[in-house]
Amino acid sequence: MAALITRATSVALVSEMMAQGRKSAAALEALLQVQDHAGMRELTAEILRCCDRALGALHGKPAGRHKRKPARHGGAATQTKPKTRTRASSGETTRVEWKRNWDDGFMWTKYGQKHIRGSDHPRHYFRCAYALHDGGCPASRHVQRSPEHDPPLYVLTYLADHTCCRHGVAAAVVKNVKMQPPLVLDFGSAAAPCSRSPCWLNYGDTVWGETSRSQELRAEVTKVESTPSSDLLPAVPAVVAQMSSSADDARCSSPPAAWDPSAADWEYFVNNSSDYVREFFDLEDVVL
DNA sequence: CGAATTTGACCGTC
DNA sequence: GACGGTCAAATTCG
Repeated sequence: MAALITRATSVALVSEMMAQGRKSAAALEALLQVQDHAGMRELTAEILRCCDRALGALHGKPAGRHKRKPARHGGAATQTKPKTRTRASSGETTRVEWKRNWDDGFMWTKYGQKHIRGSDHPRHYFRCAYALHDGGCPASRHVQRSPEHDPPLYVLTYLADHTCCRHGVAAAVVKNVKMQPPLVLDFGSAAAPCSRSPCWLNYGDTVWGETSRSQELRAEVTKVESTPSSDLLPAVPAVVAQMSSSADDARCSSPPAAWDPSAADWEYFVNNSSDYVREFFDLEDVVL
């Protein structure tokens, strides 16, 4: 009974969120006519939020954090002195910026932040939001700001493949996300040719296309580090390659065979975004 | 009030 | 002991 109610609630939420997403997509289409990039990004972020929540609901994941585990050290937590914290909300990076800059189509939970010796900026640690769901997705990523770039350049290091995408809806949605270059990042598949050693793929300042150069979208992927490839998302390397403009940026000793430096960029996405939006909201593959 | 994030403490490795 | 990675209590926000 409870399960039925939960499911009904999830379906209702998905319906609501996707309806909102449709409205936003329609507005986005209108904005594309006048090339208003700032408005486009806002709407894109809203679409992503809606779809993230829809995905969460479909997974039966209560849009929230995981349960806290008991203290690891036999009640050590109660022995440590009380901590007083101030929220770093007035800093250079707000929550909205994080989401906007580093959204890659997956849902991440931040679990830590650490100041790295020799670096002016802290490293941020994220793991897949489904890490504690469905057996536990092992995917995680580190984000660190590079000190020398203006606009700021962020290094995203991916560790392990997503396993949460092997199931039903998530896989269907990811399939669609692959059609949206600004949202796509790859890890496992792109690194496959590098075998067991860490593999680097450096996309320079072009991975997000023209937007990065206009300083309006400040996060850029410069490194992809991964465990050996799985059979997940076999087509992604080609999509990643499409976003790159220079073969010299590829540091991997054996780049993917599908590498195509002359292929599409942000302008391509703009020209084809209407199709992307329509495909993104094609729910034929989504079984409710 | 629950969700999301921060951040000091803890742990493993070198 | 230094360092990076992770945990989880504390804190803030919607």
